[in-house]
Amino acid sequence: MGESEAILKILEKSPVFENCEPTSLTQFVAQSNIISVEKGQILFVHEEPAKRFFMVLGGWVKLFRETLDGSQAIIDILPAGHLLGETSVFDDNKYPYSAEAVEQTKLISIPLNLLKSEIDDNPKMASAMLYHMAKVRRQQDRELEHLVVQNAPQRIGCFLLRLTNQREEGPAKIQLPYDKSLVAARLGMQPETFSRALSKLKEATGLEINGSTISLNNVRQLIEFSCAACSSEFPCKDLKSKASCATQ
Amino acid sequence: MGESEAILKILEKSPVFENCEPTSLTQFVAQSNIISVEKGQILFVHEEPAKRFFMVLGGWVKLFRETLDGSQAIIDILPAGHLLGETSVFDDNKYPYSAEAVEQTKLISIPLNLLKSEIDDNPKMASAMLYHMAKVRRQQDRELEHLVVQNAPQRIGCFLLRLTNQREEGPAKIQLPYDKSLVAARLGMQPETFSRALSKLKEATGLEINGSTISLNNVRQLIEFSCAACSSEFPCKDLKSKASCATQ
DNA sequence: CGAGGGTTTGAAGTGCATCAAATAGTGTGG
DNA sequence: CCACACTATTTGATGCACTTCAAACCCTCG
Repeated sequence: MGESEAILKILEKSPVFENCEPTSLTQFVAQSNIISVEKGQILFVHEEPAKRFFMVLGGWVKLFRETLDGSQAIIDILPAGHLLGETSVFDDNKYPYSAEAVEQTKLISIPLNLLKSEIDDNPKMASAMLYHMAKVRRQQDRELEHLVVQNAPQRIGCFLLRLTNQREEGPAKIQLPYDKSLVAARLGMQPETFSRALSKLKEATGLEINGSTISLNNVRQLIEFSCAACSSEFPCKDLKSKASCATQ
Repeated sequence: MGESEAILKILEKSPVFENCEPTSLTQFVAQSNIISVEKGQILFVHEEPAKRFFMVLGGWVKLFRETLDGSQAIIDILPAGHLLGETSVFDDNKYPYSAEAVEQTKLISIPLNLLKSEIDDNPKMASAMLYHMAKVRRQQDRELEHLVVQNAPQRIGCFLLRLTNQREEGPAKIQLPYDKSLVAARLGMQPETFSRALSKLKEATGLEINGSTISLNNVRQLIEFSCAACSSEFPCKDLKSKASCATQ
């Protein structure tokens, strides 16, 4: 399969692009290309003029900001299927965060001006983008809330729950998607704190830890422990997509 | 002046509505009304089906969420000129937070379905809404960052700076817009912590406290103290509007 | 003047960060 | 297949920031 066909297939299935006119979609495909970035490579930097945006195909991309005094705040770590930099069109054409590949990662690179003109010309696309942005905002809201009201063990519990298939509450076995220290950073805590907090969670909810594999024996108990300090009941739909929405 | 004319004048000047077709604007005005809510009154509750959205005319409105275990996370406290509930159109027609009047407050109440149809029918309106949502998101981003990377005295300093006219760096005298304990909650800390942190800030930057009046003698020093732990340089444009964008 | 809020101050506790060191895991070249 | 080097993770000890609980203070307003 040629690269163009591959890109076409993926974009067609994406919520943001599915409302695109076929002719516009062809344009998107024509001006896009698949890129591969190595672990640790920077994709773009906060405030840099934005020319292109991206969709993750495989691997993981870390979104973050750096303060003047050098510390780093991680905004999110995106799996396959997620867009990054797409909101720059409305942000003065500057990237609102920096992005770095956490491991070898493949992405589709798409010109922003094309997105801009499609939004301007096609009301359906504008509408899709509005829903998309609202969704991103909801996730951001939840993220903020978690940081403020949940303590470290609760945040980990919440993270684990989001990694499960949230339909059923039976025992589940989970693989951490990336290094523990990266999970820690993602959850806004130090690796040492993560380690200790995970032990506490084990005490409190009876889960089992085996390297990067975690067995949830008592999901109900985990929910009670973690979701108490949250404004929404357990199957937190908005966040589910965060970890599981994949293109492939 | 009649109520309708008053509403018209205000909406015309608002960034979101200025692109409205005159005929649509007339519709908005016809179906809107000015309401007055008392201190402590709840305007709407998180997750409640959303029928109307609001623009603050005077007073203050607190946006917040409550966790299952009862604690409250304050999202923002809106002054005149700000919209609330307007994004519900894209949020499953549910309010994404609760809203309460902090004091006697006047608002314009506008039907959401009107907003929805105007966005669907008028590309300019859709575009205005996209920019609006991007702006809201940027502010939210900054809020998140502050909570994570700034300590209590720095957050207060940052809050004070946002209350000043950010053009000039000369000495400034500020009135806290509402009770200290509310400012504390707004900044995500306890009243006691606020009190102590403000004293520390006084030590560190030489400001003077007099009840709810605060004199900034050395703005430069305050900037250096507060903005070190932030990803953006001082005149933080996105946030300025937050405290000062008024309709009147 | 006295009641009741908001605010400050004190003392003690908690949670997380930091620094330091031990341990486990992983991949490499021999 | 083993030994080594290197990294990720855990564990321990200590410190700091913020919270909590309690009491005093202060201000305003009936």
